[in-house]
Order: sequence, then structure tokens, then C-alpha cells
Amino acid sequence: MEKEYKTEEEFLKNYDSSKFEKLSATTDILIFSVASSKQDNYRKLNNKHFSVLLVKRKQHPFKDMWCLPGGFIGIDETSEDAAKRVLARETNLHNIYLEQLYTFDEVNRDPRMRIISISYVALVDKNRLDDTLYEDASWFNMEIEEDEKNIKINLDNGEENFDVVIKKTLKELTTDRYKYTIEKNTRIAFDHAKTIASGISRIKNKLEYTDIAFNLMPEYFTLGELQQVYEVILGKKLLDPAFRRIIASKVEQTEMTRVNGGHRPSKLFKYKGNK
Amino acid sequence: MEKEYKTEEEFLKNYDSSKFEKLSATTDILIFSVASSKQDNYRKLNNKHFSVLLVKRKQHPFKDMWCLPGGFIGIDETSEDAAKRVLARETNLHNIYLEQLYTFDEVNRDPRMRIISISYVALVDKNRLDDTLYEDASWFNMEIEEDEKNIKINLDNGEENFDVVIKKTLKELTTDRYKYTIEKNTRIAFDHAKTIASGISRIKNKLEYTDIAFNLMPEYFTLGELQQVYEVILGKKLLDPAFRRIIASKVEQTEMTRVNGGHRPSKLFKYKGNK
DNA sequence: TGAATAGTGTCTGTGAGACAATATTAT
DNA sequence: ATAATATTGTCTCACAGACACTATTCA
Repeated sequence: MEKEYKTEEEFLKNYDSSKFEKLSATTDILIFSVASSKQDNYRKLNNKHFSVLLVKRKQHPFKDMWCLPGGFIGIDETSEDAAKRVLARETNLHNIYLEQLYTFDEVNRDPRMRIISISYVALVDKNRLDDTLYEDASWFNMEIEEDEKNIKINLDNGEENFDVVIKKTLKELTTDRYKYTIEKNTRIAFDHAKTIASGISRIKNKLEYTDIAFNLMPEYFTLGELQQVYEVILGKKLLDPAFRRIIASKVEQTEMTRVNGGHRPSKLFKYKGNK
Repeated sequence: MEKEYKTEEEFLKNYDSSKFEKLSATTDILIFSVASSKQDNYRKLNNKHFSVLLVKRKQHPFKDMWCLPGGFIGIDETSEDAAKRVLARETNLHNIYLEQLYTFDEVNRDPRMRIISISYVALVDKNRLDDTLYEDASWFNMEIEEDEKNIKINLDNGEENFDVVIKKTLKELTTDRYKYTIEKNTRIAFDHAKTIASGISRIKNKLEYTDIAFNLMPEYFTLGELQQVYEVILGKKLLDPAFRRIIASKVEQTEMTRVNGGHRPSKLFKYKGNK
């Protein structure tokens, strides 16, 4: 006890509190999902969209603009715990895929005071959600167009529709890591447009070499549905046989089929787990 | 001005400072490099080792144990700026490859008080360093053995030699993301053994799909040297023809050759840049 | 000369891209 | 019958793994 105190004291002596003021930390969460919208043609499958949950700000700064759900990190909780807390508040769900994305800490990212943001990505199956949303939250469908220089995201929640453009600049030195700068943005608060772009990029990458896609799926699904999820996230059509080859080892066929309109019914599959 | 103040006030009213105490943030940097050690046999090439810079703690807690170079993040600087500051102090170099790794924020990771650590990975070419090291810093060669369940790292700085074992457990839900727990560790302070394991894992992955390796190389190098760098980081031998095929598009041959003992001299190459 | 590294040629198997072909359903 | 999706077959091309072979140097 004596020693504890002594080292603490020693530490604080060396800790220049005028220079190294403490700072506030929040967690901001990208809650991603895939939404389905009915098609006009009875034969056709539902249209799918990669979507993100945003919250309308009720206060200054950035009043009436959209931001990511988030919250302050308590002195006795980890950022992951804080993220789970926010996630439960927004979705009423526990046990959701969650991974740390990046820590955004530009000095003036919040005009009020120094607040760093430890951001997380969550993936949820929309079927698990009830329709009631917390406060002023809203799901935005995203259309993503990405090239070498820019990521353009069109966001649409049925009432509002706007574009965000994030410029990717290669950082100095040999690396593939991009630095994101907001090129066009009128409706997203803080630096959250960057967070969204980073999160999309992370999920797109991981889609190709991990099984995260299954977090967006219900227990039973058709391979067509699964393929659609890959397609809307990657932003490109995939060839059926190739997709089936790749996915085959990860799924398990069931006896059930889904009858879905004027075409051949499809078998239902479920996730097999990693090998 | 009036409005600024008003919103700040409003904000602070909603900001429950008893619950959301501010916290301290540091940056910890994995400074990786590749060391060469002379061989006994005049014909043989230098032995290469993947190495990391550690600093001996002079104070409690963890006195006399080894930790990553790091420092507090000022209220007016980003974690990246802080990392560059530390990097310049330790290496006397600017313009070093630097990327954010992960934010470690377990509540009790520092026994004194709540301190979160925004960690970075830096890659330096050892030829650019002079031999004088800042304070009690020391380069440790690493031997890495990794399997499905554990990462075992043997660290050796010529005087001390010890093992660290980090257990990888698959996190709940469908994901390839591992949670690291320290299984065996006697000489590394704080949770820095985890940080080292994460950093190694990041670099190993990126080595395969980016050009980061060239940050560890001098301007001119032989393909054999480059291959050695890949081999010590990946922890396995590569086949010469395959390696040359992959690397061919990224390098440019020069007129120079390196004469290196009792064997055929090798052409010197330089990095061509992405495409 | 021999040990060691440098560098090239080539066979083979795997796997992705491409496209064709067949199956099945509701209207 | 037809439009739409479901599912499978197969050809080709690129490329990684494997191994053999040649080139060159210095003690």
C-alpha cells in the first residue's frame, strides 16, 4: 500500500499535467446491415442494400445533421464495453459482431473540446431487429462507388438523399494505406464521413478473406441471397459458379427450400463455421 | 461567439463528468527493423533477424522490465504526431513508415491509473540508424513461432534472452479476429506483449499484399536480401523462382552488382514504386 | 575444385473467370 | 410459353509450388 502510493506519487511528479491534460474519449459505432426492398416484378428477388444506422443530432454543434451512434467511454469501462452498451441501446441486441476499427483523434474534430473517438464496426442481421428505433435513428441505404482516388457514397433513408465524397490520398512512403479527406459532405456531422468510408473499406476487404458476411445473414438463407450480400457490399456482380465454388466449403445444405415466385425454388443453407 | 459559448455550456450540462471522467492517453510504438549478423563462414550471407526496439523501465511499475517506446499524447497533438515525436527521439529520424495499429484500453492495463494506449507500427531501415540509442533502449531480435493457438516470440538482445507466449482465442461470433491473452511473460511490461504480437501479425499480413517490406530496405539491395527480409518476417523459407516472379514487377534492376564472397555476385535492385 | 549464392526454365496442379446448358416455378 | 432464378458442367488462362539446371565467385 505504502509502495503503491509512493510510485503513484513518483509517477505524477513526472507526469506534466499542464502539458498532458487528460482528454475525453468516445466510441462511435458503424452499425452495418443489409436491407431488402420489394421489387415491382413478382418474379424478381428483393433488392438488397448495404445500410448503416445514423442518428440525427438534436443539439449543436452539427444540429440536424447525421452522425454515428456513440457515447462517452466511462473511466471504468473499455471502449468495447462502451460500444456494446451503445449497441444494445440502439438495437436491443446483444451478441453482435463487433470489431475495433480505428481511433480518430484530429485535434479539432469536435469544435467544443478535445475528444478522441475509438470507432467500431458492428454487423447485424436485419431480421433480428424489431422496427422500433431508438430516438432519432434511421437506416440509410448506401450506394458505393469507389475508384483509385475517391469513395463516393450515396445515402438514402427514404426521406433524405445525399452524397458524400471522400478523397483517398496515398500517404507518404511505400504503403497502401490511404489517408482520407472529406471532399464533399453537407449532412454528416464531425469526421464521421471518414469513419464510414474506413468502415466500408474494412468490411469490403474482410469479406474476401473471412466469414464475416454470415453475421449479416439469418440462420437459413439461399445462396442467391448470400451472393447478393456479397455483391452489394463489394459493389459488383459476381459469377454464380465462381461464387458457389468459393462458398461451398463454408455452408451446409438443409432439406428446406424457399419458394420465391415465378422461378425454380432454392435450397436453404446454413453457415457451417470455420471448417 | 455568443453561440459558441452557449453550445459549449449546453454540452457540458449533458456531459456527466462524474460518470465520464477524462482519461490519459499515450502512444506506444512498435519500431520494427531487420538486423544482420555476420556469419562464421565467409561464403554465407549475413543472418537476418526481425527485430523490435524496447526500452528498459527505470521506474515502478514494472521497473527493470522492457516496454515499448512511447509517451503521453498532448492535448494539442494527434496520436500520430505524438508517435512521430517519440520516433524522432528514439531514432533521430523523420519520414519513417508509420501506421496506427490498435487502441488498447483495458481498464487495469496500467496499475497506476486509467491510461489508454493508441499503438503504432513503424518500419525502419537499420542502415539509416546510427548506433547510439536513446536512454535504455535496445534492439531485440525476434524468433517467431506461430500456430493456430499461440504466438511464441523469443526475444534476444545479446544480453537477455526470454520467451513470450500469447494465446490466440477466436472471439465469439463468426470472425477471424483473435483475442490475444498473455500466456507466458516475465520480462515485458504492461500489456505490451500483446501489442508486439498484434504488430507482428499486422506486418506479416501486410507483407503479402502490400509493398511495406521496402521500408525495411536500403535504396539498393539484392533480391536475395529482400527475400531474406520476407523470410524472417513470415518465418518460413520461400522458393527463389516464385519469390522473384512476385517481386519482379515491383523492383528495377540497376547496373550495379554486389560482390559478396565465395559465390556469384548479385545485381542490385531498387524499389520501383507501386506500378 | 567445391561450397555457396544468383538466376532461369519448365512442369504440374489449383483455382478463378467465362460462358454454356439444364432445371423449375408462377403467371 | 415465358421470364426469372437455381444449379451444374467445362474450358481456358494465370499463377504458385516444386524441382532441375546453369552461372559465377573466392578460399
